[in-house]
Formats: sequence, C-alpha cells, structure tokens
Amino acid sequence: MQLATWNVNSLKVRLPQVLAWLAENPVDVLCLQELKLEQDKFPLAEVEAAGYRAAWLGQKTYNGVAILVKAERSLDDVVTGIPGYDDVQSRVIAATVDGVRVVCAYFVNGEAVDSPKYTYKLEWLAALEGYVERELERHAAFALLGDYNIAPEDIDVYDADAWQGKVLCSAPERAAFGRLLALGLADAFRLFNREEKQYSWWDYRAMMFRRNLGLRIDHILVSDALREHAVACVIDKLPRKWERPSDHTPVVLTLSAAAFAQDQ
DNA sequence: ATGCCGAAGATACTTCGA
Repeated sequence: MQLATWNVNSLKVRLPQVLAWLAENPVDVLCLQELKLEQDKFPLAEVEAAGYRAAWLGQKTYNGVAILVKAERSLDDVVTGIPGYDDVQSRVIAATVDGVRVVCAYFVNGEAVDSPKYTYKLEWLAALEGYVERELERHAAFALLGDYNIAPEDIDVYDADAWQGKVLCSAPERAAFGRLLALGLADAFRLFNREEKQYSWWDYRAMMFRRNLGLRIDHILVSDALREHAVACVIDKLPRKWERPSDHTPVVLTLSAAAFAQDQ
C-alpha cells in the first residue's frame, strides 16, 4: 500500500508526467498540489482512464489540490478547505480511503519573514494545527501529505547558514512543524533516512538540481496507527530529471497491507 | 547584492513561487 505527494506546478502542463509516473508507480493514493486549474478544468477523464478516481479543489491561476485514489479503493467524506477557517485560496482537501483519513495540503509559502504573506502563513498554520488535532480525535489512521513549505531541520537545507531565519526555515515555521509532530505525528521520511542532502525541491535556476542544492519541504506525516505499518519512505528524484519538470519531486510512503481497514 | 527559471494571464510585462 502506497501513499504519495507531489507538487506538480500546473497539472495542465504536468498531466502527461503524472500519468507516466502513475503507470510506473501505481500508488494507492496520490496527493497533488499547485494544480493551477479552475474547478471545472480538472482532467477527470484522463485520470479515470488511468484507473483512478479523484477529489479536487481548484482555483484559477494559483494553488489547487487533489487526491487521486485507485479506482478499486473507496474515496469518502471529502472535505475541502480548513473547516472554520475562511480562505479564498484552495489549499486543503481531505478524504477517507479504505479507513485511512488523508489530508492533502499546499502550505502557504510566505514569501519572506517580513511579508504580509508570512503573517498569513502563520495564521494558516495555526488553523491547520487545530484541524489536524480534531481529525486525529476522529481518525486513528491519519496522514497529512503535501508541500509544507517548511524545511524542518538544518539537514533538510543545502546551505543552512544562508537560509538561517529565512522563510521556509524560520523558527516560527519550524515550531509549527514541531507542534504537528507533537499532536502525535511522525515525519515518515525520517523514520527511514537520517542522511543529509535529501531534498524534494530544487530551484529551477542556476542548475540547482544538477548540483543537488535543494530543500526537503514536501512531507508525509503519519499517526501512530499508520507509523506501525510504515515499511519505507523515499523521495523519487526521477521525475525531476525529465523534460520540463516540476520543481518538486514525489515523496512515496509504503505501508504494509494491514494499514488499510479493507485489507485486514 | 541580485537575478538566474518557469507558469499563468495577457498579449508586454507582471505576479508568484521557494
């Protein structure tokens, strides 16, 4: 059983890559961010033809999130946005897949620590924390996947000194990440890999990917009930090497079959 | 020190990303 997350930076542009990746990596759940599509522009026919069902929350030009699920699995109780938090930006969608509660989120970037967008980021993070806390009370099997726009530790940053205190690395953002962990979640990737230079995003400019100068900002956080079933979590760098790639690459969590209620 | 690249909307150049 596999769950994955990928910020595709325009699903219109990246749809062929998503379909190609799914053909090679037929994960049970794929969370996508930055669709950059209006709600009625989602390529449902192509997704269904690939053997997946989908729930999505679109928006013109910016943001947009989706959960793709293998057609043979359930996709129930879809909730869009953060309940109780008014937000015109399409950043969050949740669904239950065979007993596992999946939240797909595109966290606010923040631009810079002195930007109004950073203030919005911290407000949004506080709202998300409350939402996750409530979801964990209702769902033992829970996963929060997405583009967090937070590098949790210095080892997740190619030049920690240069990024010290900057947006994506600032103490308040890392504290918010820590509070998500304190709710009872684990950073799935770090259960298996404590190495440095493990990144999920590389700037398009200055050949940053070729030089492996990136950040680890795409994450899969799992509840204890799922953590028990985690057997691997990897960053798949291959799509970042393709022609016209997203600047992010997929993160994939593998769980033993018992993680899904249907398979027990 | 700042831009580098890329997508989108618009259709010359700006906004936004991270």
